[in-house]
Amino acid sequence: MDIVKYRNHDKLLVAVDCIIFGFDGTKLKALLIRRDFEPEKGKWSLMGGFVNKKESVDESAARILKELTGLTNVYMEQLYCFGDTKRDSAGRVVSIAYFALINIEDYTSQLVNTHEAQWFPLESIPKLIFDHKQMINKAKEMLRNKVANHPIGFELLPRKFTLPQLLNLYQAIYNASLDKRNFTRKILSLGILKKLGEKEKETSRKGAFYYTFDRVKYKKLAHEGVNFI
Amino acid sequence: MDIVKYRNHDKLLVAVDCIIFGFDGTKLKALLIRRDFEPEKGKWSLMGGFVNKKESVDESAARILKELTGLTNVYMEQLYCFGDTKRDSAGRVVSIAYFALINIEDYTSQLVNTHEAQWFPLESIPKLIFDHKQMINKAKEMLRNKVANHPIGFELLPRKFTLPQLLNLYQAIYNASLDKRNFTRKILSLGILKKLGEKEKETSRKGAFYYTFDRVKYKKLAHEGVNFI
DNA sequence: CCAAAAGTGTTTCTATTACACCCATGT
DNA sequence: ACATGGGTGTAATAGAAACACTTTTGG
Repeated sequence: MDIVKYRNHDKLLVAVDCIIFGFDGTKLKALLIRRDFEPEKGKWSLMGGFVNKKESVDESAARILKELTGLTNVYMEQLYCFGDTKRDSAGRVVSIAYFALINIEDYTSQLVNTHEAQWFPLESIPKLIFDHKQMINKAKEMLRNKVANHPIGFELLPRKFTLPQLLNLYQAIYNASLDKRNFTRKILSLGILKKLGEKEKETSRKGAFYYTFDRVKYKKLAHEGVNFI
Repeated sequence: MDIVKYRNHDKLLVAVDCIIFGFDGTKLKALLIRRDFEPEKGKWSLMGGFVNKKESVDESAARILKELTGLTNVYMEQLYCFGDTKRDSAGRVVSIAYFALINIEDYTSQLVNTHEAQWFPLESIPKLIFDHKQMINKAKEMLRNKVANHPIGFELLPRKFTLPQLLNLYQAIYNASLDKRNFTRKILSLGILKKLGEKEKETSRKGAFYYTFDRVKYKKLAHEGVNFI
């Protein structure tokens, strides 16, 4: 199919690796699997796979994410292309890393059953194969940058969430403590949150009001960007 | 060489395309070439080439930049991986785009002679092959984001430059006019500029002082990032 | 002496930070 | 009644933005 001129050039294996972030209410976590094929079989690894000739790289990333989580319509973004010659010990593989933000609660059970998947807090990631640790570091950095200007943090929370949960999330992402009053004022001033009548009563006696977000305004801000923190 | 397990997977052509930015004192420009092979031979295009099996993607980008410009040690950064199945009309090619910032003055002549290269102002980019226009747009966006927090704008200027030139550069990048006084105050407050005794006398009767930058402080800021504009 | 671009401070406004007490409720 | 986490406002500070006149010098 490729025309004559291109025939002289090398073809390479192209992989996709996914950094899947989740938030458990306190800690920011990444989903890892035990690799089920050689080399490095049994070692902790990001979920990954190869790009097929007939699918785009984005499609490939979506397919791989679905294989592990069963999820579609997930927030996902391309991170970086890792292209060192020796990055994969078994041969030349160029890997395009993606990161995904998912709501950890709804999917924990099914995730753990497939691929021996497990959530790890970002501070205690085990030894990973190849350059996967580096990929996670880069993803963390990009998440921080992105979250500062785009309200994508919500992707990590359940549909309804409390302000303390949201605060915890941002603190986990920045690994720093934020002023409760300043934070809530700023978030509420964006006008993308709707307060619900209901309260979350598990973590405190008083209970914290649930909020949800206004999809329309949210989409607008997500695209345009705002000064978030 | 690749082990058994990887054999089943498709291998793809992997290309690199370079968005090369330059600044002529007034306008921000991109360097384009007339493509010298089929398909789309003779059409305007970014400088590109294929990644060889034995070189990393970064090395490949550096090699391709050198082929066109003769330059090494150029500021270069990976932009994005473009992976649609139909992006190249002649076959499946995944392309990793890079952008480079070069000092337009020193290299204009040699550039124009090779590959029929030509500088185009960003507002008047001709029709380009494949998704190259999209690549340029993304590079412009990334340049804006990066420049807001990292003093990489200097990469586009000659070793010594005037404050009005620097102002013009930022105005060109942002496509907006900036306040001269606020701008110079802020830039000088970073403490990375050294004022030279000499003046540039071509563009005004009064003449504008040349500045150069303190490499040490510059490097530090370039890495850490600052709030630049 | 005039035209053209360089250089230079102050004030206003806006955004960010710092900070501490009362509230609601389950036990 | 008390322990626990939730909710709320104000004052001080710092950073950003707006703004116009004087300087230099080649022609």
